[in-house]
Amino acid sequence: MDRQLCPVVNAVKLIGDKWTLLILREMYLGFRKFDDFQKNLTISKSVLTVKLNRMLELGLLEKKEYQVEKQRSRYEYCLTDKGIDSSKVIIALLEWGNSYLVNPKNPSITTVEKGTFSATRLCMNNEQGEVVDWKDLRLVIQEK
Amino acid sequence: MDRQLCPVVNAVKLIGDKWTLLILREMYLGFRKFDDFQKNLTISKSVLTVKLNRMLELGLLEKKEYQVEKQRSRYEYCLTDKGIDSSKVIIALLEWGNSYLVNPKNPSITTVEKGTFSATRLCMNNEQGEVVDWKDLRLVIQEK
DNA sequence: CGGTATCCCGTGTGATACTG
DNA sequence: CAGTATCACACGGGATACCG
Repeated sequence: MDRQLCPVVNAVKLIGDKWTLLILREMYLGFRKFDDFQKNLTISKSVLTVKLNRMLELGLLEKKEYQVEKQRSRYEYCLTDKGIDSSKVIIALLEWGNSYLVNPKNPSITTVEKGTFSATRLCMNNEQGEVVDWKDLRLVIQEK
Repeated sequence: MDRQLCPVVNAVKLIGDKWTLLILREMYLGFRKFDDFQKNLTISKSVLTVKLNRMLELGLLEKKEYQVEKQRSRYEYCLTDKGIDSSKVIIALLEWGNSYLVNPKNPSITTVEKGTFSATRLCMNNEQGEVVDWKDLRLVIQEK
């Protein structure tokens, strides 16, 4: 078996780079337009184009036309379910970073539940819905 | 605010590269020696050295001496708490990959609870311990 | 506004050879 | 076995200029 072929590596190849993650983060924050991304992230336009097109190809995003009254039509980028589900990766990085990379210059980012603004955190749950400690996990590989 | 300074980006800079993630995965699987990593991952020795030293510096790993009877002493790499906690990142990538990047040639990897072998999955829990849907999450940035 | 095209440079990585 | 040293190369990404 080639141990480099695994879902972890494939996933990180697709969404594990700095710019893709930052664009996803901006989208969770509600931004949708090319210009927003460019201004917020100070990414060069050429790279942003490449990243967005790649994310469209991967099915993380969809491009939708919209029109503000009396203006020309524009496009916005919307998250697909595949894109929304990738939030678990961003949140895992976020929680680990918050725990171990505390830097007073960093903005602090937290996750909350939509309606209640109740703080949330990542957990591993077993089949009974009980929380499992990270130290009590095991990875299991099924060869094919 | 520089939006590129955030825990997500800092985290991905430290543990978001292919080799660091693969080494961490090998360690969760129980491997601890230089030679194991090199053979399992077919990584070049020079790169493996660089990666391991970097992970030692970051405090993800510790090097421990051990001795098998009548052999010379050796070193093995052990995960620290910081390293163990990074499993949430690997698991998030794993789950997302398992959901969206199905490839019959890939080995399938799952996570189970140590004692019971009960399957586990990542969830967001709120303060009441209830599971929150990924679509109902919001990121909140506190500027500083 | 939302891109595309071109150039240049730094970094990550593999291959190879050498060491205690 | 567990590295270190050197080289060569591909690729990501920034800067810049141009376009509909």
